[in-house]
Amino acid sequence: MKKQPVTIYTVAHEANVSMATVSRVVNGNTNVKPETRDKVLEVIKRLNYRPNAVARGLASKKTTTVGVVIPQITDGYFAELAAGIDDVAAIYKYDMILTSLDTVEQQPVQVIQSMLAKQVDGIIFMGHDLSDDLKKEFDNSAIPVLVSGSVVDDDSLPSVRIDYRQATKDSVNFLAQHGHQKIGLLVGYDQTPINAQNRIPAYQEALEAQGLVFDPANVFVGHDNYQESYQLAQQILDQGITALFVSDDLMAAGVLNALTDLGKKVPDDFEIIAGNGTATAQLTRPMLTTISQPMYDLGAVSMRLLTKMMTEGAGEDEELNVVMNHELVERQTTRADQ
Amino acid sequence: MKKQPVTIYTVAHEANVSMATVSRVVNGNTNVKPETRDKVLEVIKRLNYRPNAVARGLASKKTTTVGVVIPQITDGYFAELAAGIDDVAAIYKYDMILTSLDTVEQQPVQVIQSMLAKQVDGIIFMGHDLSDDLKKEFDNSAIPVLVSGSVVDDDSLPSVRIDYRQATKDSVNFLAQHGHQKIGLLVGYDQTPINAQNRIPAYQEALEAQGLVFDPANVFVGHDNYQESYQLAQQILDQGITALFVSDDLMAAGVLNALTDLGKKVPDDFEIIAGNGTATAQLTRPMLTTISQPMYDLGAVSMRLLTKMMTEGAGEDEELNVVMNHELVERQTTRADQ
DNA sequence: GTGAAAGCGCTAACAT
DNA sequence: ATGTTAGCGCTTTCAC
Repeated sequence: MKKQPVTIYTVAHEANVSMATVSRVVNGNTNVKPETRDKVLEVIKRLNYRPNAVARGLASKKTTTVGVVIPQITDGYFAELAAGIDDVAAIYKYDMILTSLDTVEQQPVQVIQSMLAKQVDGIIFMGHDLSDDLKKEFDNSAIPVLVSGSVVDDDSLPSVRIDYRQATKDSVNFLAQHGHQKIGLLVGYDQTPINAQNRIPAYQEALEAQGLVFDPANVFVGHDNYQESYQLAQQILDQGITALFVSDDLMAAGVLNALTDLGKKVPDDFEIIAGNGTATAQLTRPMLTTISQPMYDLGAVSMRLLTKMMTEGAGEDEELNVVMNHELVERQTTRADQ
Repeated sequence: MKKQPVTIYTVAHEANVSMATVSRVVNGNTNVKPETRDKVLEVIKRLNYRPNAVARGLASKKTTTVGVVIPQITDGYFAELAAGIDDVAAIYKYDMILTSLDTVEQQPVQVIQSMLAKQVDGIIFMGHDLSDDLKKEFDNSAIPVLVSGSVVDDDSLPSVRIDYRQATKDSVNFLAQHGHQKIGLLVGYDQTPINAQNRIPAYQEALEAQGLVFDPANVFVGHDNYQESYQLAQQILDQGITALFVSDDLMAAGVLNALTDLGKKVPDDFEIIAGNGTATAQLTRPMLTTISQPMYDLGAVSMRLLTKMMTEGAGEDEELNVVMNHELVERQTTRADQ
């Protein structure tokens, strides 16, 4: 079925109206006589006309497409966020160009430049690190950008997230209450703002508030990797640590399984709290006690906010930082009694 | 920093050449005198010119964007496929519009129509079901479409996948070898082609080849859902089943954990083989024995093949069905000895 | 309420 | 090797 494309002109011609009128009915403009509208609609249906979004984008300077940057598409935490974004995007008729940061071939800057070249109407950045190059790209672009599910260095960018400092403190306090003297911290990377400026300082503060000593040697880095975290378990044990807060569920599963394989009893010998509350937390045995984040909602709210910024051109300078609630969900890697 | 956009015309003017020449250097056309090229390049850099991909798309009728349809973005199996797709797409400078099928708001047909409206150059469909409406959309479109990580009803669409029938037989045979009389099957949905026409018939054939009886009551449906599969465990037990092949790792984890919670010993009392081999398989205790699929590669090959179809306009009628190898990886939900 | 016409920023013949 | 000139399919004033 070879088809020479049916354009707005074809429809206009067939319906004996002008392109402008067709455009009006397609875009729901009210200034069209009902009879005319019906006639046009009929022709559109008969010819199976579909507006070309590219042409529309060029003419209107809006693409109804948003760029979504994700650290890793297979990461359960960000996948949940993306699900929220995708759902809300669908509601508002936006499509999303999704790109992962961990591709071999592309630098983050290229990823963004490509999105910008495609004239996306906005960008949701899920990522832990914002290089100066990237920041410059964002600044130079006229479109809204927001950070979702993380925090980046400066607060120039609006964000939707939980309070990572408080979540860390809640966890450490909970563990300290159980009498642990050496409480460890396992994060993905220790230089990213979410950790360097939030979780690690909060960990230290909480420790000290509890009268415990902060020792940098008790902070471990697992690169958000299951295997690596699994390997780390022995070291953590060697350090004399008996309780651990882990920023990510997958890493937590790694040390939990390693501990079990090493003959340790969790939570009797060792307690663990994981920081995300993804589906993974319920897969392990024992199930992971977690700080549970409203991941889907974080994504949904992000996209909702972005649509607002895109349509109302809001936000240039008004600081938009939505901080959602987290909660500590006790499962089986912490002791029930105090 | 308000900016009136710098276009190809701005550059041409500033460099004292024509738009055509600028276009040539931007597109790497060799027919440009080196000095001219350098001059243009200098201006491009100085003005920070970035080609507008939308305008380019309209003029060239190529968007270097592909549509990727995924059943659920949080599904580990498809996420792995998507990772492969994304990586290869980056290599070939394609962006991907990713849409999940499980959004509340959108019908599959709308998802596709939106992609088509955006003039994607090709579509990778990861999904188990192809309605007639969808098929019609694909047929009417001039772009290549391929199915990845699944099979759909008719074979009109090229696909990249493993041999699901053989994988099922391998699993059933393995289990039968261990002397089980009642081997069950747990799939996501029993009406999708991948199950209705592949796994279920293969299950039956393998059973009968082993002299065992096929009983439809031993085929369970878990909707690719962990909780639902967890609940199903008791029923499966009640059926007198002692070994199970599960199409998806997450569902397998569900029955495995339920069985453990019910006091059953896996693999001593019950054996399980899961069908995907995602990261989840190694998270559970005991770890899941799986049919392992080269998920990343399936995605990568899909995208590679699609680029070929997009550039060479290949594939209209030549049947392209890439079938990759799977293997049975023994972990801990099956017995080591025979 | 409807039409005419001028772009949107670029590519792609076709000239030269 | 470079410039000219049409479009690509649509939106959007501005008239009528």
